[in-house]
Amino acid sequence: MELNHIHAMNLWHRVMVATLERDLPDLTARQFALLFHVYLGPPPHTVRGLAARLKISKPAVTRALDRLSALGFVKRMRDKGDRRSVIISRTVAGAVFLRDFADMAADLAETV
Amino acid sequence: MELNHIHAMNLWHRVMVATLERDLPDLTARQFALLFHVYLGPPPHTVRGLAARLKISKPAVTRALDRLSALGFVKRMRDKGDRRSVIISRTVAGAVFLRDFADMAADLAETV
DNA sequence: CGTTATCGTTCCGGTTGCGCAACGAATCTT
DNA sequence: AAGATTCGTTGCGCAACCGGAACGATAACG
Repeated sequence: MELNHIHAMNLWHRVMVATLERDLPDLTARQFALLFHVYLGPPPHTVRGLAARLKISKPAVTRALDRLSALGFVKRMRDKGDRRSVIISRTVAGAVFLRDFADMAADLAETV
Repeated sequence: MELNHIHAMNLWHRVMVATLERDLPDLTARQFALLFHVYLGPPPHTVRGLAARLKISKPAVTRALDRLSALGFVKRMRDKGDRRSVIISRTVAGAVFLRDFADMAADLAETV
């Protein structure tokens, strides 16, 4: 996978503009990173784990999850083994959103 | 330039996480799109032009410019021809920031 | 000229996010 | 069993952002 910095800038530009134009749910950098990490990082995902991995506070994770689960992109489940922990898992809506987003990026990459 | 949706997801994931980890100035999607557009879109850039192009309100553009110019990434200048208009132009700091960001993305693309 | 239109900004009320500290619940330690 | 620890959440005060409307300044029009 090759991508020089010129191409990277052009790609990011196009995707950002397209995101606004289609007014997709405007997520924070944190919410975005969290969403991607839940779908692409190694499970299981817990609040403390995500906070540590992404270097953000636990309350920030909780609130990002509030937003993402309100959008239906993510789901909370109590850990059976340790009922203090919460396992964050994927949803169909979240998978569809990420898929669409990635397809958009891939399409825009071709037009560079 | 090729990029399938799997690669696109992985790339976005990595860049988002890296952005948080290095705690770069956390810009809104709008601020980001605006910054890219000023540097990569065809000048001249005016508030109304950016608002129309990015489908956001004029006050939103004004405030995004406040933030970006506070960071030194962008500069406002009165249009000599029509003194009602404001021309948004680039700065060295903004070019450096974008360059670094693009380099980061390019580096992360190689590790996919 | 005076009137009308356009430009970017500011005001307004409301929403959302933040970090820190404290919290109840669950688990671990001894 | 009792105290200490760890889990995620919530309360608090604060800062940033939002859209719509109104504003002063400038330009275009009749």
